[in-house]
Amino acid sequence: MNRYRPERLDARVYRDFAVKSLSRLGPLSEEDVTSLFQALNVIETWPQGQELIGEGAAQGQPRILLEGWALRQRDLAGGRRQIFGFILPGDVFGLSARPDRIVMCSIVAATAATSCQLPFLGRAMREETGALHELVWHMIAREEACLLDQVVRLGRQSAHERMLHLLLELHARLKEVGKTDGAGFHLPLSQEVLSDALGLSVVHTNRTLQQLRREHLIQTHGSHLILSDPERMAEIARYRPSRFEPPQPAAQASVNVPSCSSTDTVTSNPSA
Amino acid sequence: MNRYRPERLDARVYRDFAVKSLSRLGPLSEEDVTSLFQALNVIETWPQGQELIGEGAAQGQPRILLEGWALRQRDLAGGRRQIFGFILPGDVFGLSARPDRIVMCSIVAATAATSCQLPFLGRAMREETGALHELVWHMIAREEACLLDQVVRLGRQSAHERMLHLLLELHARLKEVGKTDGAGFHLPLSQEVLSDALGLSVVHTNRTLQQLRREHLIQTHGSHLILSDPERMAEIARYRPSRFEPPQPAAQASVNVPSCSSTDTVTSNPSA
DNA sequence: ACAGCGCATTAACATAAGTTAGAGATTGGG
DNA sequence: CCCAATCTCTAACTTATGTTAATGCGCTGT
Repeated sequence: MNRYRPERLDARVYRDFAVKSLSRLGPLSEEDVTSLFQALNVIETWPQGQELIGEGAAQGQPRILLEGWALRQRDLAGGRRQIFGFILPGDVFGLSARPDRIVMCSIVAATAATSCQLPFLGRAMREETGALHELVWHMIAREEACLLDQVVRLGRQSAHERMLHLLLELHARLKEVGKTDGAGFHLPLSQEVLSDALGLSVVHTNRTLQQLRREHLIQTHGSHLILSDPERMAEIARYRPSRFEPPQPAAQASVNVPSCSSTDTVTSNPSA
Repeated sequence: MNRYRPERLDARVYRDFAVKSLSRLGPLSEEDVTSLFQALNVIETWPQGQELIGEGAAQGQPRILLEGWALRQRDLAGGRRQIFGFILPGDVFGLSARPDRIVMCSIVAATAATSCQLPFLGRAMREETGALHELVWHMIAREEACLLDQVVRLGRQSAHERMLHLLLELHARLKEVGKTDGAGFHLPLSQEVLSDALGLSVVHTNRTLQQLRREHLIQTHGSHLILSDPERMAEIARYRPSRFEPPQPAAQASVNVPSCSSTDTVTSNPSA
């Protein structure tokens, strides 16, 4: 696969991208944008393979990825590793809910990458402005949504389904930040990386990709990938278009009412 | 397995338990305890199998589990399901980081269960008192830690290792809230539930348990389980005693320094 | 005591996925 | 431009795990 070579863009373009990708989920005020621009002048670049944040390290500044891809991962005994998820341009990373601020998995550059720091000081984040705060929360929620999907893939799907499901997720997420080309996108990952994300051996990942090509579900040209039949893919992999885009009106789902007592007594319920 | 039959305890005992389990990770002030006690008079009971919170439902009040076990899970097509994790007595559940407050997996009572509501109104939580706020955060971080471990189990461990790893996790977590009996504990889960958590078939879960018994790693008497050789188990499953207990001093790990520029220029880094 | 049910257990068999090994491709550096 | 490194791809074989189906055990309610 091709190295992903970041173009030499003007810092202003990066800041515009940061604002645009943060505001895709909700409106930012003039003030928010100003405050963002103030912080966004520290731009960091990372070579492929570099560890941006080490597992067990105390969290520094939260960041937003501007260019390239990164991995949330953990190295395991015996040279193995598990990839938890992918950080794509526009994604926020480096936040930890722990009181000691220690991050629970390392962040590694899957390609050469560019990031910049966000104007939040770790946990002090919660004292920040409303809109920005909300958006960062939203990003965190997405990350958790992806992690849940990852568990489903690994726990209850075949190699075939896992691959399709992941490719659909990546396409949907890239599309949001304008990094797709119709049904195609640049997938800068080696089969080894895919394997470590999908819990498969490299050989089987290769077999799986071959089969998907034979079935005319995908095409690859170098590291450019095209989803030839997204509908069928989604059906096979039971892919539910991420419960985020487009901002749906809050689903009016049922809430179960337990038996309660507000008088310090315990009551029982009829069986479900 | 036996139904877990909650004893008829006085509500005061429940409140004490709630305070005790919330304070296990950090001190609570007199005020905090008072504020907790005010909220803790609404006690809910749920029969086994009942859905406490449905996936896609808007989040209500966050809760703390007082008795019994619950599951974070998702139902899939074809009668399958994936269990994301277990909610044990003393655990907090029902929080959502999403702006629409929709929860991303359903919470189901694995046994008859008792819970009560916490004195936080969803996201308004962040305006709450310091100590309580911190503790709830801590709980959320643990949940994420467990989810990451779950991904590693499913992605990179054999059935054998997965089972050991999960049993060790459950023992460690139960121990924290005084629900263990030395190396033993009450495991109120059918093999089907274990299967859906570990991503295995019921038959293979059974085979795996048989083998662990034959290897003298565990003993079972009904639904009581004893870890006969926790050290060997931990070695085999590569179990890292959860990065939470006991509250370690923040690890002084290395933080990578990227190449930066604060002058609106982009710089590059030497290769890693 | 008995019937019925859910759950644990086994066996026999099918198959998806892992392992090892090696031969082509690409890519990037000197 | 060529060499070295890294990927991709195949093949042959092993193994872990899934599937189906049947038996048995231990509750629970009548």
